[in-house]
Amino acid sequence: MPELPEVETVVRDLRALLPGSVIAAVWTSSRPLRVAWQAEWTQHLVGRRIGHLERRGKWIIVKLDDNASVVVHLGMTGQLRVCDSDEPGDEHVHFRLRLNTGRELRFRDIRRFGSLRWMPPGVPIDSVPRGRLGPEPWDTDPEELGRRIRRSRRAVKAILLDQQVMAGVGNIYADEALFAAKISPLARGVDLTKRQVRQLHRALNRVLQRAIQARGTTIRNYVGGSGLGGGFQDHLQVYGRGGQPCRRCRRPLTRLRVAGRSTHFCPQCQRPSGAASEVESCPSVP
DNA sequence: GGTATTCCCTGCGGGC
DNA sequence: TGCCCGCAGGGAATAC
Repeated sequence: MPELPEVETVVRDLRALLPGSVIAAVWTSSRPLRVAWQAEWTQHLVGRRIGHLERRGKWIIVKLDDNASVVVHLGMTGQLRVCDSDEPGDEHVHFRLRLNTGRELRFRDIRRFGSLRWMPPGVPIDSVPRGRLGPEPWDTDPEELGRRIRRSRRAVKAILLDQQVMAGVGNIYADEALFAAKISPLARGVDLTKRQVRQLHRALNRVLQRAIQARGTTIRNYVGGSGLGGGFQDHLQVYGRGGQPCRRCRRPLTRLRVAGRSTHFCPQCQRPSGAASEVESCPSVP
């Protein structure tokens, strides 16, 4: 379930492997992904040299030498990695770029929730999702985050998952950041105090940076661009721990469904409103 | 316009 | 052992 740290890890891995390579051939599977894709891949890509790779929210942008780009979303189970051309694939590989280096860039996606699109030169990445992408977590200050959160009556968990409010946060890191900030996922955005917003801003940045250091969280399928998994799953405080004791107060953690997503929190430490103390440090990551 | 809900998709795990 | 069912969740579509 790739979120910002996992996508950032994939991009960093691929930056060491892809730029400068020339695309020699394109292969697509007969099973289309959930999001329809263009059929003219060969015409658009063969002969093009791969340039820089960027990340925007959960989207991966592969720049080409003609200023067009390939934009990738990993969905739930998407894997984008470079491997040798003769490495065997399986029925879940949906897209292959054969490179002049003898290697391949492969997109594998078991649930087919991911997407690949060719973007002509000059089209901004923000136009890909249906709504505009919000800022990166570290490109906004607590005041701006507060304006975006407090204008909504939705639960703060739902607001954090909204990519128009802030790009990159998904279910795991929303739960972890809310726990670190001692804010209930059920609290309404409009009810958050300035102090709580400041703590949430700090917690989001801290959790995401620590997760990037650990190469993201591998629950089931996620691997980086070089095929290595993540390590942050060993440091999760609440996600996936419903019913287990809270690491702060030892009371059982609760699991609810908020905004259609499983949500894990401590009802004792994370009160819907009221004064919260300082953000607690996240667990240290090796 | 804002918010909530449903759908897509497939592997896994639990219950029987 | 094998079958059935619920769960996982990001983004788009739809409903209210």
